[in-house]
Amino acid sequence: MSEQDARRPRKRERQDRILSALNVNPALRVHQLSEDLGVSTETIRRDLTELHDQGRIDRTYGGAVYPQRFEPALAERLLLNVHERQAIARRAVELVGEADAIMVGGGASALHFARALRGAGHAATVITPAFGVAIELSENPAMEPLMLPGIYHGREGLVHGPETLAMIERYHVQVAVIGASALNAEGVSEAMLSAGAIYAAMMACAERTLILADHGKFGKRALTLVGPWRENVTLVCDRAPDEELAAAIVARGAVIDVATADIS
Amino acid sequence: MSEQDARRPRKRERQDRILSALNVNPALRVHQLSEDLGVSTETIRRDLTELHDQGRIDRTYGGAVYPQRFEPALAERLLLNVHERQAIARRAVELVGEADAIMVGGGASALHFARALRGAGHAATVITPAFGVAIELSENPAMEPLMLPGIYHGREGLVHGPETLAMIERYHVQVAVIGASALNAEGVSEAMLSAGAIYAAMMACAERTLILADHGKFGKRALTLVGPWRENVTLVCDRAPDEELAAAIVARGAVIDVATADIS
DNA sequence: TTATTTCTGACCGACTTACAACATAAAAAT
DNA sequence: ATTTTTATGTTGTAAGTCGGTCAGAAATAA
Repeated sequence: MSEQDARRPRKRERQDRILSALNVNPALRVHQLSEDLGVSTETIRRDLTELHDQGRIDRTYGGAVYPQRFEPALAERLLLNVHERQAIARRAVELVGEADAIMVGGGASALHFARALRGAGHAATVITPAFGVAIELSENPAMEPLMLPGIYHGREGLVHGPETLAMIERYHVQVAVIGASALNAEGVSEAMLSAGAIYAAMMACAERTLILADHGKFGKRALTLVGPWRENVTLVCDRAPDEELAAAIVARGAVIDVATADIS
Repeated sequence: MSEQDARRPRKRERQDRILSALNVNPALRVHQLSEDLGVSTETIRRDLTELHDQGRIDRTYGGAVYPQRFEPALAERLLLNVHERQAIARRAVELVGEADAIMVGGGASALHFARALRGAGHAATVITPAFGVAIELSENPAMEPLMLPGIYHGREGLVHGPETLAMIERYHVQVAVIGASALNAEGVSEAMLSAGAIYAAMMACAERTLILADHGKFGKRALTLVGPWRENVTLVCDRAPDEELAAAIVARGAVIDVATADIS
């Protein structure tokens, strides 16, 4: 196919220009393209069909959009329990308060937190291994997003590995904000080994830690233990855990904070 | 407005769900949303109009798309001189050859290079300060994209600052690939101060350096000098510079490599 | 050159969306 | 409880889009 394209310079260039234009305008319409490129709408339509079959664009009713290049696994998780997670994120921003040095982990809950923090206003340096967190926060000029180094893991949208851990140890922050993939009486655990190591390192160099978790995570245990319940750890959740679990958490000095959805 | 939203929980939740859904499907249609959310198409239409006025979505003919969240300045430059830059990028991949430790800078040319390298196939570790480069390369499982640390600069899509420089110095690579914003008889220069420092550090720890530049960069001088022409530096360009400039470059031991557009 | 393949433009009917006006329903304010 | 404001649904019309078919144009192959 690529050899065919090369032999049909007009068509190839037109399709290249369509793709390029999508880098500027995320959404284009057939009619507008037809005018800009000086060909009929039918030709544009056929171009879009081809590009769509090649997976290079996504179609909309009247045009085309740039395709989803972004951490699809994470994106899917982002729409689970949106309401609960937003409420948790808002509450976590309140709990962070005036802290101006924060570490934020990866995952869907942390990304929701970053979005809430972006709107919060007060200046802060935020250290994170997650691209999405850094991108969100960079849109607020008051925020200074400090990316950690490491091997980039496309599916999760974060960096990991020994470089990441080594860098974390060099810092000291007031708060670490971490999304849990599971938690039980023992403590918080994480499914991805290298991410678990990162979160453990974060907890070790933060004065206090906020664990973000919706009630779906209660009573579960994942691959690697991030850290046990202890003082200066606050579980921010959308619903109180059952009494047994709550007792175990509080007994070790941690605090449980239930976010209510309908404030503000 | 936010206080109004809070008092109208149905509306607010619906609009939140629209935004969330856009994180998964980059494009949504009015009709589909109306079914999923159980309201009329007109209500969806009005929601979309509001969200659009708030700048939180972009509209298409039959629906909405996630707004451009991505380095708009960079995205615009990406569509300048596409053909030339792709040719340069392809040639640069050839010149990199079997190197398995590479540093890649930021900017549009470097991103084109990353796209070309992604398809090249052979395994390599790629050290970069640019999110876009890491994302592209992470789609090829053979590649190991190592992100540098630093403050994330949203407009340019890269990290910078002292952490970045300190990390670069710890490495030694076979090739550094850098997109120039200007070059003259003196050497390569860069408009963004902190990026210039990063590129200089990269050159210092690489056995050889490829400078990617289309002919629009010739004979210009930008804010900060990245490095002078010297041995083990290759200028990869789409067109040979004029004789005076070419002579100055070669006299200092650098090599000029002109990429031809119409191979493959 | 001629034959063949591919691309492009024009037209049409069927379908989808947009927009405005009005009526109803729900919530907030008094 | 009432009034007022805001939100939502319905309808009808105008406008836009889709997909097919066909014929002419352009590029490729022979």
